[in-house]
Amino acid sequence: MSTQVNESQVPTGSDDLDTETRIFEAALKVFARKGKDGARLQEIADEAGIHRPLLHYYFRTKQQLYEAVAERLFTDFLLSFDAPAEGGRFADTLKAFIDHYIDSVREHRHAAMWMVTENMAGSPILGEMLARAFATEGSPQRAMVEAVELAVESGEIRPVDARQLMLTVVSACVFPFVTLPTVKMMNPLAAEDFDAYLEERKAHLFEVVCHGLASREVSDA
Amino acid sequence: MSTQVNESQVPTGSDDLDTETRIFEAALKVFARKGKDGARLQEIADEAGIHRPLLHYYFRTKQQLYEAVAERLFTDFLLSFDAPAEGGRFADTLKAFIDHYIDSVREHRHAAMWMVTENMAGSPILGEMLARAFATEGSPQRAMVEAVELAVESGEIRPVDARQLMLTVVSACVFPFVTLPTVKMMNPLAAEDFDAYLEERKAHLFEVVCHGLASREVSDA
DNA sequence: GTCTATATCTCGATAGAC
DNA sequence: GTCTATCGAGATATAGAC
Repeated sequence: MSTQVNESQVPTGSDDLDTETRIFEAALKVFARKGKDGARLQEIADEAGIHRPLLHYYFRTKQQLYEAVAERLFTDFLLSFDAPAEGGRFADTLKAFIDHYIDSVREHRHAAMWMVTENMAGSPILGEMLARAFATEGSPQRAMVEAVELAVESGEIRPVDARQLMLTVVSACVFPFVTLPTVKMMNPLAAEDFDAYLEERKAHLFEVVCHGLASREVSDA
Repeated sequence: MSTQVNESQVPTGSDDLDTETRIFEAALKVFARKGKDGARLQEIADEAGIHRPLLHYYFRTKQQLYEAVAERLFTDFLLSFDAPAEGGRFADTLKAFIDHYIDSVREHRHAAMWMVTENMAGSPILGEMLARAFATEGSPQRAMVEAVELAVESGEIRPVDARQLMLTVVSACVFPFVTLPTVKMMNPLAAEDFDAYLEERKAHLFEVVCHGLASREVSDA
């Protein structure tokens, strides 16, 4: 039973953690990669390095394990949008968002994979979670959408649909993680040093998007 | 048995087609959404409107059905990159690529979903297909990557990493399809008229990327 | 070619020894 | 808390009537 404890939230290799946490972390990965139906308890057990019946000792059923995992993954997804507030130029806000978002997805890549998996599977649980989050806090992108609209109104950037822009930026940040093997095959740097590749990507994305938004030639960060 | 026939390639509702084709089209959707492990033959049979044993009559095993489907999906994925050649300005080439790519993914959305699903699942079959395609024809993005590099060398656009740019554009084109429910929840237009939303998206993406690339203020298309 | 019935196997879940 | 053994459900696959 018990709904995960979550003390030392350092993302260790998930070794030398207590059994429940190791199961939870393993389930995170497998459910994100394969979806609820595609995931096999055996694969989760192997990933956690334990025997299958222990899953039931700690979480009773696959359903309950999944729900615990889904809750955490959805929370991580929402948190990714909470970029540090920037009061300055829009370019600074944008740079901060891109940097923070890519770092956040790197840290919680399974949350991003899970979102995509569940969207493609047409999962009802995701629909409910989204509806609930919208009802209580509004769109997760709210803050950035408003920042974009303000910058448009003030003439700081060219007229642009804020939601389209957000989808473009989020897409460009998340996609490398959900197509990792292909990206590594197409880009040598991604294969050999993925962290370096991500830093390059941050810079590239900011350059392309920012200069695409600037009213005239701008000085960049 | 038999490896699909593929005569009238008009994407009808897949009704009034011969049984084998209906099974194949149904398998396309389900395997793309759920992956090989997550897919249930019953779901494929329901989607095709036939009884389950017929799947085995035409394709013997789940494995063989999957392989036939995967081959077609991978081909569709490769074809998406074959944009009509444009000899003119780079902006025209880019606009043609974006328009063609979004249309192509709309037409073959299951190929895009399948690519993402298999990447996340770490599928070996995808790895082999990619390696084979690379060995024989080089990167599918080759043509566009070269076009970008040429435009950079000639000074027509600002210096930019061609592969990073391609990933950014492809991400922005594909992502709406693999996160459809969420996108529809976040953007009213996407929910009410997705085709109109895609047209808006084509224009938006071209605007952002093109002006981000232009050496100086450019006249747009 | 398509259906019904059934065999086989995989997966999720439980019982009980340690 | 962890392991071995096993049951029952659900999924794949086959046999045989029509």
